Amino acid sequence: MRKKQDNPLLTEVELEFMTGVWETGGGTVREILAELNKRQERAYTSVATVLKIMEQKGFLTSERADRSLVYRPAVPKADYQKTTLKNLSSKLFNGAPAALVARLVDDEDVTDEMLVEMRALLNERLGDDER
Amino acid sequence: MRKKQDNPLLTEVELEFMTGVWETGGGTVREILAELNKRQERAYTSVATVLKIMEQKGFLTSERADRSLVYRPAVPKADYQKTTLKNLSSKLFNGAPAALVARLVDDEDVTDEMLVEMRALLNERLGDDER
DNA sequence: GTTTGAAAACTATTTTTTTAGAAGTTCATC
DNA sequence: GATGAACTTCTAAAAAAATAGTTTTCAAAC
Repeated sequence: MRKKQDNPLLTEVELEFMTGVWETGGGTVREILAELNKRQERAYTSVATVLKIMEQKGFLTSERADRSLVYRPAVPKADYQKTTLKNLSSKLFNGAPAALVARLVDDEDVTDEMLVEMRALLNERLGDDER
Repeated sequence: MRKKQDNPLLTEVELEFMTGVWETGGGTVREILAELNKRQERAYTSVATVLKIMEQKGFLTSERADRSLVYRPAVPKADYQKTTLKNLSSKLFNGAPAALVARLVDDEDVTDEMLVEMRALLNERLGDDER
């Protein structure tokens, strides 16, 4: 009987942290702190606490180097993006990803260029043969 | 100087409530309670409290009918979907909605049929002329 | 071998979200 | 005008998330 990993989502703050870690590839608490404080001031221990929690949740791994812990992403950004889209799709779009695209399409802030780009992506996977 | 509505997002539970309200079009606390309890048991006053909060946040309107309050959506589902996608896009996709579609495209659970549907939506807005 | 400094681990506080009991209101009915 | 059922409003407590102070650890510097 497989346990299925019960994909938890990141909280607001955790996501901000994770974004920093994905961007930089990770580092020591102090390094990550420095990165995060560009956006918002936070105490060293706050960051350390959250990172530890994220490790427990399985989003990060840590490894000792010298006296410090070095944290690295345990989950690729692409995977988490997928998880999030699945969740959003099921919670707000009746489980229909196409409905989600429909909403993007009628957002006036989304430019034609972006739409063309999206179409290219779709065609790529579908194969252009049926045009 | 425009105040800009500071579009707040719904919390987990609020979204569940809102989903019920969108589906049914709204109703009295007791009616909404009945709808929600199909999924999870909750006390009458819990539901009443959350609905009140959601009204304060501007997601619902209320109106007295007989002795009861009748709650109705103040925000169309489509609008909220858009808000959420914008948020997600900025927080997790570097503000590029196309990146979001890219992720949908390489999700093996998304069928070709769905992709074709998405493409149709794009073409519709873009106009098929350039094929 | 004692002091010192940087870090982790532990513990605690504050804030936000979720849940719900208790008190007050309204209105039909006796 | 008292009673009671069906509400809303008020108040608060429990749970979760976010922040940070205090203590401990450990190596290096004196």
